[in-house]
Amino acid sequence: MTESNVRVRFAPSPTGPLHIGGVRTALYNYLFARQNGGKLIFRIEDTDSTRFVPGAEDYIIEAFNWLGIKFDEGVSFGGEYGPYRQSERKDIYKKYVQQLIDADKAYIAFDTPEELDKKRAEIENFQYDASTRMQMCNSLTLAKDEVEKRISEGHQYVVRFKIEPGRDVHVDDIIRGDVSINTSVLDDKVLFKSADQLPTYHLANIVDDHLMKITHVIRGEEWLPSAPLHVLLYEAFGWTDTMPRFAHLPLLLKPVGNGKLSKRDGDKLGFPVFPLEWHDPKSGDVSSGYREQGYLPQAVINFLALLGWNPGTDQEILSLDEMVKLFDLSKCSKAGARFDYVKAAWFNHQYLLKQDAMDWTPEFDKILRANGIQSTPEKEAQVVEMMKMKVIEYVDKENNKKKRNVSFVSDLWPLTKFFFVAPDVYDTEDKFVRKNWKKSENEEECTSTMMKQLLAIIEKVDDFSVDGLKAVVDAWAEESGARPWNAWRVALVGAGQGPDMYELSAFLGKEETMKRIESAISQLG
RNA sequence: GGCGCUUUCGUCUAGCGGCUAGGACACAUGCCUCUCACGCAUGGAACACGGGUUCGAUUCCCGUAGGCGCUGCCA
Repeated sequence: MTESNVRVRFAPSPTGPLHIGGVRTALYNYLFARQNGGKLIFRIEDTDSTRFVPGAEDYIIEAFNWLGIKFDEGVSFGGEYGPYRQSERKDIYKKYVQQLIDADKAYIAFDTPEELDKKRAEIENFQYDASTRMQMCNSLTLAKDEVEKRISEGHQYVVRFKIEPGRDVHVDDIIRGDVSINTSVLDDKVLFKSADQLPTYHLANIVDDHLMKITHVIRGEEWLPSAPLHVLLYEAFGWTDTMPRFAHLPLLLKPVGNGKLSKRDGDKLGFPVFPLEWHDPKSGDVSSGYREQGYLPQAVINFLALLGWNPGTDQEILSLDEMVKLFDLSKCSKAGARFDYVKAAWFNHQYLLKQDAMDWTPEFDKILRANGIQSTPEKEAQVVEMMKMKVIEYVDKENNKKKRNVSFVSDLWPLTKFFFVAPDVYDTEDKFVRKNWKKSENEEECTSTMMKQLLAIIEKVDDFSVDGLKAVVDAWAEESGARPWNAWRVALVGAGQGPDMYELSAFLGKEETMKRIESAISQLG
């Protein structure tokens, strides 16, 4: 790929963990940069000192590291256009704000937040704009020396953008086409805040994108309404010839109900909305993460990529390299996409199928330990290891061609626990148990009668191997017409799942097999 | 309320004037089978509504309705 001048950025605010919607925005930026041989820049927009959350920045970096999204420049990655943290660029913004004031494109306003609140309460739909600014307390209405006096006396002030009304501003959006808005509905946006002496998003964003030579701004749809304002700012600075192109991505919506995806939805429906687990430093709350839930990063990426974009073919499983080749901003959908976490699990299943089940053993070890399965003096490591191999063999029959219904490695435990532990109780509510373990007035028809016979036969088997068992039991079944397998399964597994009964019995051994059958007879009658 | 964006199966979407409106998830059924799962096969399921433009609209335009977003000295 040849070098190009394409430069895009992902610029989160360190106000908490990275939202999954932000991950998708970053992904699209990444795909676009890679495809065009350009650069992806990581900028931290920490201009709201009141919402700063310690640890958020590191979290975001770690999340992208896990996901495999690599940045070329930015906070912690270096580069020639730094600093990439906005709180470290205060002097730069001050200079550019002054430039706007000098050019009469912006003005100083002394109205306090309290005064503005009062105004908004008094007047319905009050807006600080061309229609009201001459009634307010600012450098447009005050004498020049009065303004200087107030500043020298330390009065707090903001800088507002002076928007001239009655003009249609056009934004040529790559995804949405021409979007236009009349400047009369815009207000004189605050560009520089008095409280923390920092610029607002709008100003910092335009100045940084310009200085960092950003060519394409790919961001969420929530920014579309302020895009015309940004165009106006580029004009005010005289930077229209290098203004980046815009692409506003559709938002991620709640799986059910109305509104955009929020942290609450994840809590309620049981799926993560953050890439990594997050421990809130203030509240102490823990939010689950895709990584900790057992998702593979490629699965998360693949799922997210297709939420709002698709290659125009039926292909759904795409590697990052394939996505880079096929990605196309103009093929992004325009409407918001509901977040279908069921399909996210399916993607994980697909990626799990691609893996060698042996790769799961570290994760599986953790699960086993959590369930009390570990090597002890009585149960040697070898034995545990053998059991694990049996599970892998069972789950991964025929080398990746047939895998059990495993969406997450953690699914292995409920799917295979019978290899390790006997059913603690037999669930008579279970459909399979009810169907295959019959009770009757007539003792002949009772399942327990048949199982007692099976028990007697098993006890006499000397060669307790699959073949040895099969020979004896098949012969008995043939002769008596008994069909013991399902009830046998009830006894050993406690449910309608698991491998062939001869295989399972041989694996468990004569003693354990008999113990479980006896236990079933006594419990189920 | 104002402004902007948006609207194809339950969900994600293909479609860029003429198609039996395609795929995937989910769901259902069947095959396989000592069970479950995998796999395979099959099935149900959509162009929000009303006007135009056109020989012809899912596709283009305008309304209406619904959805989403913005409307902070937040980003």
